[in-house]
Amino acid sequence: MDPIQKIRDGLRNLLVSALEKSRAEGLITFDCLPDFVIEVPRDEGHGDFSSNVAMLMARSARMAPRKIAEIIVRQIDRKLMPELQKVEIAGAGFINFFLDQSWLYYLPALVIGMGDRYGSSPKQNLKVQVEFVSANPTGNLHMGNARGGAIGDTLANALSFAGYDVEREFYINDAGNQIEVFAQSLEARYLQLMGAKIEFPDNGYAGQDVVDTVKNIIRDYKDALLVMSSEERQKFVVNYALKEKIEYIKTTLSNFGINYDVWFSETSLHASGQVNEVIDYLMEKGFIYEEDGALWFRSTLFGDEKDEVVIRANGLPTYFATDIAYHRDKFRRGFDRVINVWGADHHGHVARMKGAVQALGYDEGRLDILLMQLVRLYRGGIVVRMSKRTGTTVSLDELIDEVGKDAARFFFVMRSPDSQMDFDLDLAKEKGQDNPVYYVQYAHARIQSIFRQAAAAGVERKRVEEVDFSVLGTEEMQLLRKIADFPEEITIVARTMAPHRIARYILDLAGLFHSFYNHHRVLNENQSLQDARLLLMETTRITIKNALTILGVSAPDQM
RNA sequence: GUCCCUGUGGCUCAGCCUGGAUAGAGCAACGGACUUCUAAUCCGUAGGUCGGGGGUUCGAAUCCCUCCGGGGACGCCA
Repeated sequence: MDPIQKIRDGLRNLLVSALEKSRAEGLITFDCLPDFVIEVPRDEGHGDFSSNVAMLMARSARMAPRKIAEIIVRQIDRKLMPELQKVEIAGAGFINFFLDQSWLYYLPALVIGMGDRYGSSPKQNLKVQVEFVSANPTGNLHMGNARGGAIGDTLANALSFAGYDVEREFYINDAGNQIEVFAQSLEARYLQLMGAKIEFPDNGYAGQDVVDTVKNIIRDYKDALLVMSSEERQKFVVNYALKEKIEYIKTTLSNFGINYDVWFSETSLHASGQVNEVIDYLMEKGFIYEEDGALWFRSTLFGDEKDEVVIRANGLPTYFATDIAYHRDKFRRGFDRVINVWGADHHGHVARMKGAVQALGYDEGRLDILLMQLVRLYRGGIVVRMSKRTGTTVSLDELIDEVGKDAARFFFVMRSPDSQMDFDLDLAKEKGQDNPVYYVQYAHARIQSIFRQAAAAGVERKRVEEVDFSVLGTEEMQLLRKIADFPEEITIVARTMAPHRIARYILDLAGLFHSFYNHHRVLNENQSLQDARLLLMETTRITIKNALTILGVSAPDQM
């Protein structure tokens, strides 16, 4: 139930039937209707809704836009929409619709009736998978993972609200080159800590977290690894470390409000033979050729700049080969839509991944890759380079400790994924009023406070049917109008993969609330006004809470 | 060199996909509002050649071309 969509549909009907009537009466000629819009004008003086249909028809109808608008307006059947108060022609030929404010009176009943489902759309029987974070299990979660987590989880929540069946997935990169290096690093640290004088690998993981893991191994197993062969020892330490790291990732992301449905292991693709199988398949189809001892995928067939190696000359598959098998597996699991949230540093991988999906016979339109620009971390006004090797960066668990889950999630999702983000640690640590999350949460807390006051005074909220909303004034109606936008906002977020819009939306809504709050009292002498405002407050509270829930931010009862 | 993201008041950004009417927020600045449901709030003032140029259009921050600045990717790494 989308209030805005309902009105748009109604107005569209009105215009279309007016146009067809005009044509039937020979007032205007056209072959087909233009792709016109019914938009919400920026300026209130231009009505509640506005259409550009007359301007778009001007050319084909060989008539001045205003003239067309006049014809249309004359033919509009007002009976089709009782809440329509006035229709005006303005500017170059806009048709502006003014509605009686009563069209919003049903909203409190709708919102309160739906409760924590307000904003959601009916189930549409479409399965979507969102894969996000998928951090390498070789180190701590960094700010890039954090941003990806906030964006991916918010998007998943929004998709779920928009009527999709959503599955959240974490792809565990527990195979491949970096795991080899990880194993070597762990082994070297173990031997060093046990007193051996050996070199640490040049490109190894030099971070403190590797040392910490090895200390845990020593705590648990003492010198038992010294007698093993190097191969055995590496296998042992890497298994230990992966288990520990994955546990750490699960715990930290859970503390960040993210819980996955599926943890998918890369190793399982190798173990089940799916990687080799999919390469064989593509070879049969002619998408793979051999050169310089390696096997190449013809990604240039699909618009990529160059072909890509899938099996190296040493016989080992590349990450890309595994990813092809992985994506085939995703589609085989029956998802109608597959969304990957990737850092911008992976953008070179997009074209060939989509190409591979096509080569496998799937519509590449079913694979959406949301690229988010990277996060730059600042401390004391200086950029902190994020390197897994040096371990000098701030990890997600540290961030949650310092600024809290709510602020961190809001902050990360507030900006468009397309925009590069500077995360100023010093600023984020300030739990002051600069942080917009408090602004929104405060609105929720204030409303709950009103309800506490009301309860203390023995005031009860009336049932919606008993309340007359015509006592509400301009500011109250603006609040209701904003609340009416919520369902549409969610569907836009789901369609355009733009989770930051929810943060924007809720800041706007909170702003309207605070403004109202400072100008009017909910609890007052005027009984009917108080009744209406109490329900308006509950309507507002539900919407704020639902939006915060999608963002993964708590809605406190008091602050 | 090729590709991706980006350039909007002093600062941080939204709007661009799907063109629409005098371009919006927040922060910072300045001036106001608490004996009243939480001042983590509100109200007001000031501040903009939407990076430059060209094009399409009745109409361009939005679409196209081009140039310039910032970030990123271009490996038989992931």
